[in-house]
Amino acid sequence: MASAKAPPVDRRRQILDAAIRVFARQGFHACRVSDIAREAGVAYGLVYHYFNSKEQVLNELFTERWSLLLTAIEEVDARPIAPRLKLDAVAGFIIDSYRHDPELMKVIVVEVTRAANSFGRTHLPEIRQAYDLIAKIVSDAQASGAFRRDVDPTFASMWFYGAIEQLLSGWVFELIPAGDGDFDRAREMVVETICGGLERDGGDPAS
Amino acid sequence: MASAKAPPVDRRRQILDAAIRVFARQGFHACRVSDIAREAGVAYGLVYHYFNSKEQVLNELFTERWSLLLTAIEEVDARPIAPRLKLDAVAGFIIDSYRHDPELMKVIVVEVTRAANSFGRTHLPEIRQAYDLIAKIVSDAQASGAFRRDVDPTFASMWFYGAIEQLLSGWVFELIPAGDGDFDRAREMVVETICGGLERDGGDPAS
Amino acid sequence: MASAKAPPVDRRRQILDAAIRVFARQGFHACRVSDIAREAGVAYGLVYHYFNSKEQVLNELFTERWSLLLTAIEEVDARPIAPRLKLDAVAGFIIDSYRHDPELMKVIVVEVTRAANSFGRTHLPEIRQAYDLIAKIVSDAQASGAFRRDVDPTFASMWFYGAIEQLLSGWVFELIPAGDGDFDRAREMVVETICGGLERDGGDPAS
Amino acid sequence: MASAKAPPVDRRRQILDAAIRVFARQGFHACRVSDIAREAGVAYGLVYHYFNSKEQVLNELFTERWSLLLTAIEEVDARPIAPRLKLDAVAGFIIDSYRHDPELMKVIVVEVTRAANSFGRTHLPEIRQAYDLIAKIVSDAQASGAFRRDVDPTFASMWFYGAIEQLLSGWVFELIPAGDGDFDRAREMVVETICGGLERDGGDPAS
DNA sequence: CATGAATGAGACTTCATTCAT
DNA sequence: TATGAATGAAGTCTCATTCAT
Repeated sequence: MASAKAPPVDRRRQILDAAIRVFARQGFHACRVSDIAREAGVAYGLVYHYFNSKEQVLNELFTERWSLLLTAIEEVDARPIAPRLKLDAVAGFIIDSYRHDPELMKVIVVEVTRAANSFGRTHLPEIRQAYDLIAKIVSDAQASGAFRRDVDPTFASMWFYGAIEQLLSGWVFELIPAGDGDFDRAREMVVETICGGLERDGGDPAS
Repeated sequence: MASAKAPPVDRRRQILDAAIRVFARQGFHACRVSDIAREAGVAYGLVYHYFNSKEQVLNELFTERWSLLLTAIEEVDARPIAPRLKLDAVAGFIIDSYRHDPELMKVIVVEVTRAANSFGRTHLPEIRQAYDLIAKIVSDAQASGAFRRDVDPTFASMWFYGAIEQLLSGWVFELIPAGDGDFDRAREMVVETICGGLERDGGDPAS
Repeated sequence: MASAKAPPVDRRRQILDAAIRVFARQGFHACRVSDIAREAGVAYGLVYHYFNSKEQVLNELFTERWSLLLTAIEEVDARPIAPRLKLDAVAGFIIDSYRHDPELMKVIVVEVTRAANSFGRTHLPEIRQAYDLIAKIVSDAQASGAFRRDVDPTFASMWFYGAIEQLLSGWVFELIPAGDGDFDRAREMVVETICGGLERDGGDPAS
Repeated sequence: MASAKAPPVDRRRQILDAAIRVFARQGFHACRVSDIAREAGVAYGLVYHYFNSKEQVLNELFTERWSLLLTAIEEVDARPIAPRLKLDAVAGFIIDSYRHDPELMKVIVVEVTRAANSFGRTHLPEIRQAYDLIAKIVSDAQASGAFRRDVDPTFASMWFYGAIEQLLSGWVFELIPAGDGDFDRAREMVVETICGGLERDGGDPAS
């Protein structure tokens, strides 16, 4: 008889997923490792079997997701499309990330990218990479004449990213609606807002 | 009898100012009450004579500063000037706040407005007020025909504020230059970026 | 009415004394900080108010006592007496230390001087000093002709000290009697044993 | 069918030998069972297949070696030789044990015979046996007139053993040289030192 | 025999807060 | 006001031991 061995449970994944929920709910500092273990339904010590510290769990979550973002931006930039569409795709990726996994994105934004005194400092290089990739899109657009040249690409990238992150913040804080259509509408509006000003002339925003 | 009393030191102020430095340097969570006391040059227990908790010290700092911001925005909005100039004044106030007291602003941004899991939650009403005031500027501008109507004022206010806050973040993280001229240039650029797109048509951005 | 303020209790001393008892009873590794606190009748955290770690408590105890030993040996060596009498005085000091405070000496011997993998390593320099001082007594005695020259002073100092420490071990392990007269008798015998062989010739041991 | 079975590895021995190295290097308390397993190149749980606990591994090592010592002393005592030569043989056995397997002897001395609060207590009976056997040699020598009678044999045995153990300590702590000739020289000197005093009269130590 | 994932009690240490003076 | 010793709850991390495969 072929023993129907159940597919081995990926405990590590189980713990990471539980950590997302717990970090999102209580915040990194306010939660205890035991909360993660309980949420994951595993023994306390198992968290330390797979991770060196509570901190490393967060690092793992961040890196895992952030590298997807970096890859996505690079991939978008490689497409032969208009700069505005590139920014639209980037905004879309971030917003979709939030739409599909709001808890993870909340954790990343709240505990890492905006935490200048803790993990933000730690992951600064990776965070900066994202800004740089966006700045490159802007910079190339300026070179091609699509975007005005009197705005520094580095600054522009921060505003673009900052505007989107503030959007996520708004959803996290429940300051703005998060209905079905709101995500796409928000994406369109933020790109329109930023690009309307970044593009060489007003063009026809209504197009 | 005239006692040669030294001018009374404002211990409370002394502690608040020390807390700004310590919070900025180490972060709220990573610092101990004893750090604040040492930085202020006062005894451990005195912090508890003036404040109920470490948390209250931060609350005090936030409220103190944030009410200035709210007042400033209201005052700006009352001026009979173009919407773009209003936003420029608001951006100017925030950026000047950072320029004059970067440590305090760092604390407020990092520990409160961007901390969705701790103090951000606590001060949400006051934070929201700022967004609302900015949204009102946008909304009025749409009504007067100065700004386009296809962008939601609430969303727009978040992008505007988010872009500025990301600017502060950039300074905090030392991602963008913080030289003498950089503050004014940044203000001009961010307003231009946002408004160029928010204004009804492209107009003449170079004007 | 003159307030009869009770003499302030030296909490630090209180904790150190309690640690001696607890370390002696359970051993350094087997005891918990809470055991020390309970034994001292103070709150858990107070131990950490006065010491940085459990380890530091032991270090303190060792150093406090060992420096007395070093001073004593130096003082003895300075006396204008026969080498054998010097060794007798050194043995006497160590044995008296045990007689007066067996628990502390047990801790020092068991947890430090004989613990090659932990505190012994840490305090090696101080421990070595004692050996060196004893070796100097032997060496001087060889130079003066009182002791035979075919035994290395460094080795001899280790045997002398080792013999005494084994004596303490015997008492700690309750392998040898620890009655009133036993301490002095042991001192006499150990010195006689070592010196009978160290002295140039047999002389008259009974003298 | 002759299976080409590789010579069966003695896993148990493999683990014991690994434990010697690990205990010697890190100390019993500071090492983990996993350290032993890794050093032995076996799986974690296998240690528990062969031993009930980490403690039992040490017990095994001690008993294995200590019984050799006891046998050796008994065998030496049975020889029809002078008392001094018996002690010389005993010292030689211990020192040779160290010379041939310094790590094992370090473990035994540091973790057992000198550890009054843990394994020393446990193995006291066996340890005592060694002292008793040595004491018997002394005692017999006193009866035969070879050794002076004014030193208690029990005490004398402790000094003799203590001196030798301190010698091992000196090597472990690297306080005394451990070159090729040092072992034999040390043996000669320690016996000379002790016996010169233990023998009835000064005799001719140079003989 | 052999593996190493899983368990969970327990230890150290931190630090906000209280309180007697 | 001002001090800083005293308190003790809480949290992270370790690691011996078990057990299913």
